[in-house]
Amino acid sequence: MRRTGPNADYANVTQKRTNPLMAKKAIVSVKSSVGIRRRLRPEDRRRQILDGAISFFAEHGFEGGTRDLAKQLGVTQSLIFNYFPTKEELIREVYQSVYVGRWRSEWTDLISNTSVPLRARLIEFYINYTSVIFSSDWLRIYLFSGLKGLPINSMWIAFVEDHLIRRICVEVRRENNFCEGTMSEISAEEIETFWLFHSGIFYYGVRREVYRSPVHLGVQKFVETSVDAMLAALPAIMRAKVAQ
Amino acid sequence: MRRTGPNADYANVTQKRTNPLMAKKAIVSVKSSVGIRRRLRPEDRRRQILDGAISFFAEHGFEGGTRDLAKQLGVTQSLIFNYFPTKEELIREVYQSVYVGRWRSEWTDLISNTSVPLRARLIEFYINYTSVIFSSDWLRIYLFSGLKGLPINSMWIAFVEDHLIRRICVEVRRENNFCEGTMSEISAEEIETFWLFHSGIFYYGVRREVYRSPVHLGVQKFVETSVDAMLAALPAIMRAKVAQ
DNA sequence: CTTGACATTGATCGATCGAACAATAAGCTG
DNA sequence: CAGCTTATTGTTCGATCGATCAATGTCAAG
Repeated sequence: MRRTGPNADYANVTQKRTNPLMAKKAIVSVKSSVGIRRRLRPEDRRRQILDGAISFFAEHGFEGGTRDLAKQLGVTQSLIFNYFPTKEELIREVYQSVYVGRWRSEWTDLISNTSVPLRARLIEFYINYTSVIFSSDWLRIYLFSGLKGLPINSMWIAFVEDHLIRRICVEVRRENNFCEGTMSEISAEEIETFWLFHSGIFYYGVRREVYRSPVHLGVQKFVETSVDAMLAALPAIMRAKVAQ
Repeated sequence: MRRTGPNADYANVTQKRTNPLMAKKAIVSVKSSVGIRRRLRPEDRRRQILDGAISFFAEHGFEGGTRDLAKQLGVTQSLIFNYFPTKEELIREVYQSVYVGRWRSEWTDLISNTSVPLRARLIEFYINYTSVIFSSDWLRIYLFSGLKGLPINSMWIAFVEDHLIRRICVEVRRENNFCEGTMSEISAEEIETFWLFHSGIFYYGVRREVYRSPVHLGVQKFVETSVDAMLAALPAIMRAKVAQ
């Protein structure tokens, strides 16, 4: 029964070893084939467990057992509880690491950089943005946490609305020489129309990474087409709102 | 310790009753306050459990315990296994009931009904469509099942693409006197652009029903605005595709 | 090398899970 | 009312969950 994963022998040995010499030998052989196995520096071990937890919970959901997580990590289950007091606390750190840890603050500056044409700005932003969130880990943890009803998701939505949606609406207004109001004066129609596009881009990632459904365009082409569609639709909505 | 839910006393009594007369009385009193409690017709009981399971699993996810489900139903846990051989089978029937059970076959006819202007057709369709899927139950079960990786979700997406997206793309082509190809000849750009809108509408429901985030327009106004945005964007994408 | 600090393990706890089954009692029939 | 069918219950099982802790073994300092 050979295993390819690192330290897999560890997690699978449940019976008491009768021959300590053999056991030692087995451990050493695994150790030599994988590298450092035991007694990592606490900060390294903690990081390793956290990283492993992100991909594990992304795949199995937060109901996944700590024993299976430990098996995937190649350590014992009890070790996890040496670095995280409870499973709940480990999950909380997974959220922190995924949400706030992957947001790039330069994104908002990029959107308002008027020295670049709006279309190019939006394409560049969405190429960067999707390169972060279009991963199975990010999307699945986002969806799982949303279903758990944690406040972190509605906070994320409020954050996206304030730092992206309203900001881009202002830029579109400027581009079309529309009355350049402040962010707070943007109409509900504009915001919801931009949400329409932003959600559409998000869901392309869900179709591809979560549902593993075939998509019909690569990311680059898709983002370009989506930005073109948005830049064609938003002025029409703005004009209709004024005319009414 | 008074309880308001139907038959709640049942599920909470775990200790052996020492006085059968008192127990009888308690049951009777609950019975009279709620109505029929025991010995329903098998088909009725089965339907009751299935309906309860839909809302229960939608709220707690499919990892929710059968004991809690039984408590919500006001019956014992073992009764559930008299009507469904395993929990897995119950979940399978929940999918059936939610997905295929709520699709209206007349929707596809409605889309192709050329006697009504396209804008009005699309608005009417999406008002109907969203009145079904914009419920917490439907959306949450859809998201939960998608995260479980069941083939039913990618099947749903393929179904939507064939019965809605391609069909509407043909109608948009016809409306704009564009070369009226068959459904299979529609370009990748068109399909993904329409997915963009369709996903945006879907996600409005997710924001409202799942994340319970505030939305800025009511459904009617939102659907009208979204259809207008789509009808403004799609021809532009079609023209750009041809010009290139 | 020896030794001490501590990272890691193995065993175990109580609670809870899906599931099985004999005992109970509701409601129809005569 | 008595008798029969069977819907429903109460109890229990083995597996698995998060969590605890004394025992073990590693690695660096002296």
